[in-house]
Amino acid sequence: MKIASYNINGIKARLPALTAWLEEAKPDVAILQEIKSIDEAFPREHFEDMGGYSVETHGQKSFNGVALLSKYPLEDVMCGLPGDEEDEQARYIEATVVGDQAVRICGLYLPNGNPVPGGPKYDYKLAWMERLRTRAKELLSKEEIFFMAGGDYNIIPQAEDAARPEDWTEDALFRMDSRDAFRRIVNLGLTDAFRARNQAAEQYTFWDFQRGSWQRNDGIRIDHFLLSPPECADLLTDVGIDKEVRGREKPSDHVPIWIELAA
DNA sequence: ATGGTAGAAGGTCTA
Repeated sequence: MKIASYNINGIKARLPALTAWLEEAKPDVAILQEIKSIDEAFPREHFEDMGGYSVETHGQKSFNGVALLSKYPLEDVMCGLPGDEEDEQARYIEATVVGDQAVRICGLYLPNGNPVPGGPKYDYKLAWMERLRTRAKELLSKEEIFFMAGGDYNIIPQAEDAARPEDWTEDALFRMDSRDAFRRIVNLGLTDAFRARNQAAEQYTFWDFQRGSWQRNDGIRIDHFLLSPPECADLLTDVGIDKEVRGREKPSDHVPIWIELAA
């Protein structure tokens, strides 16, 4: 089962690029972030027709929004991250797909958190990460379920995950409180799928639209897959970053990442 | 220190 994640930064603007990539990469499941669309405006029929995908969205006007595309039926869909009834931002969607075995797919768009310090957005980011940790713990307690949490984490886990780490030390994506919160999630026993199988330098998933970041390869690795232990991690057979997508016509600032599971 | 770009909007807000 090939599972991909792609922050598309707007479904309307990205429809041609997203379609072209889906047709060549052929993921069984695609987790999308920043669809920037309400559910009613998402072109679900387009994906049903072009790829035989089932489509579930958790959208919002103008900002955020996540979606799941799957060649398998999407079962037991859950929209929204538990733990805060007041939270109206559309950043989380979960569903089960059954291939050779069942996998719980968690698609997430973790808050950016800037500006820091002292901003309410940063407090929201840290609180959201604690809610994610709680949810992951809950899924881990259901021992019969393998789960995979993928998406735009807005976290640079280590210095080697940035071309210029010194530029990010005070940023919400890299400051120590953020990385500690990410590590608390990983330390539940989850596996960073990409680093488990690829130790190469300069493996990035995001290049800012500004300052010629792509041309200078001034990137960061902030899109991740975390796999539950040991079952889901043991199923991992391959990983990748579709970097070349960033150099195409009308690209997103993120590129797709993917994993292969023997499931 | 500032502003640079992009998207959903059709004014700013978010990143």
